[in-house]
Amino acid sequence: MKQYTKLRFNYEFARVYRKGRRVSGRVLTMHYLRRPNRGLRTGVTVSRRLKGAVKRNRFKRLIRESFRLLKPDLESGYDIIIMGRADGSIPDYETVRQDMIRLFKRVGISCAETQNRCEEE
RNA sequence: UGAGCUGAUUGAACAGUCGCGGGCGUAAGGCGAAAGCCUGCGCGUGAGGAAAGUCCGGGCUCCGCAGGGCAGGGUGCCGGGUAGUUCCCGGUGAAGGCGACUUCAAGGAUAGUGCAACAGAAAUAUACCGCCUGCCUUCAAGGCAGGUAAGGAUGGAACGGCGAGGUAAGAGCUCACCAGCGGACUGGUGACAGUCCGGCUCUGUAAACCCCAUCUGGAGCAACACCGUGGAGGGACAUAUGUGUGGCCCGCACGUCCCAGGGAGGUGGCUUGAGCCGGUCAGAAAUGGCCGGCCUGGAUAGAUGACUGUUCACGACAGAACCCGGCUUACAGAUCAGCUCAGGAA
Repeated sequence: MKQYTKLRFNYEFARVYRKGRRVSGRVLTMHYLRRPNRGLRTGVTVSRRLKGAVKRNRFKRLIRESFRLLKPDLESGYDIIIMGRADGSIPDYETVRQDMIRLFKRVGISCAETQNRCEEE
C-alpha cells in the first residue's frame, strides 16, 4: 500500500536539501532523500527568480498535476522536492511531464511496469 | 460620417472525464470508554479590477502615557461629504485648448538669511556704449567733472507697460489707460468678484532654510491570546527503600510528584462587514436616511489545474494571506450614455 503526504516543515525541506541528492532536467530539478520503510513525501517549489506570483503558481500546478498522474507507479520510502527552474518563462504541460518521467527513471524509483510504459512512449 | 472629450460597465463562453481547499450532510467502513477523529460517498462553494505598489486614512492588538513645552514629521485657496485622510463632490483663482474639457504642493518674498551658473557694465544694486551740460586742450577729436535708465548690448528676469506732455538730455516729474500695491463700499457662508478713492512702483526662488496656521505617541496578525513532548530552572517527598526487567534472588536500568516559564509544533485571532444588491426620499453633487432581500475564499510549502470537444471578437495586466475606505501604477479588447469641433443633407 502506497502512502503519499506533503513535506510540510522547513526542517524537512532543509534535511532533503542537505542530506539528499540532486538531479536536474531541462525544466525541473529534483532533490531526493531515501528513507526506507517510510511513505512517499513530496514538496513542490519554484524559484522566486521566476517573477510574478501567477507564473509561479501556474508552474507549480503543472508540476503537481504531472506528479499526481505519475505517483501511482512510484516506490515508497523517499522524500522528494521537485523544483521548477527559472529561465524567465514557464514550459507547457507536456514538457513538464516528459521531464519528470525522465528524472524519475534516472533516480530509479519508478516501478518496472512504469518503465515499460515509458519505453513505449 | 470623421476627429475628439467625459463618465460608467465588462475583463471569453459551454459540455465531458480525472484532480485540489473549505463548508454542510452522511443509514457505509476503521479507531476510540466516550466526545470525536480518519477514510469513503453525496450536495453545494472557492481570487481581482486592480488581489499589485505599500503612498495615505481607519478598525483590531500589544507597549507607553499626570499636565505643559521644545524638537521631529505631516498638511496648506474656500465650502461641503465622510469613521477618517494627502480622499471625494461643488466652487474660486491661475495655466492650456477653437471647443467639449483638462491640469495645479494654489498660505507668507515690506520677519530674516541664503541662492540666482554662463552671459552682461550692473542681479537689488549698478553708468560699459550711448545721450546731455560745464570746464580744459584742440585740425579732426580727446580728456576731466557731473546729470541721465529713453535707446544699444546680455539674460528666464534690468528701479512696471504703453502713449502724450515735459526737459539741456531724461526720469510717475505730470496726465490718460492697463498691471500691481493699500483702503473704503457693495455682493457672496467663504475663497473671491465688482465699483470708487489714494499714494506712486517695491526681481525671482519657500518640492532652499525659514515664518505663520493646523494636525500628530510607538510598533504591527511573524500583532496578540491559549495549549505545549523534550531539555534546562525552582520546590516538596525519599535517602536505600521505591519502580521496571524477572517465577524468585543476584545482577542491570531509573529518582517520583508539583510549580512557574515557554524554544519547536498546535489552536484561536480568521472573516457579518463604515458589507453587497434593489427600491424610495433629501441634496446641484459627493453622500446620507428609510424599506426589502442576500451571505459571497479563509489557505498555512500555501487550494481554481490537466486533457478532450464546440464556438467567438482567439483572450491583456495579473493570484487573497487580519480586514475595510481611498490613492497610484499595469492592462488585449468589448459595450453603453452624455457632450464638443469639422464637413454634408433637410
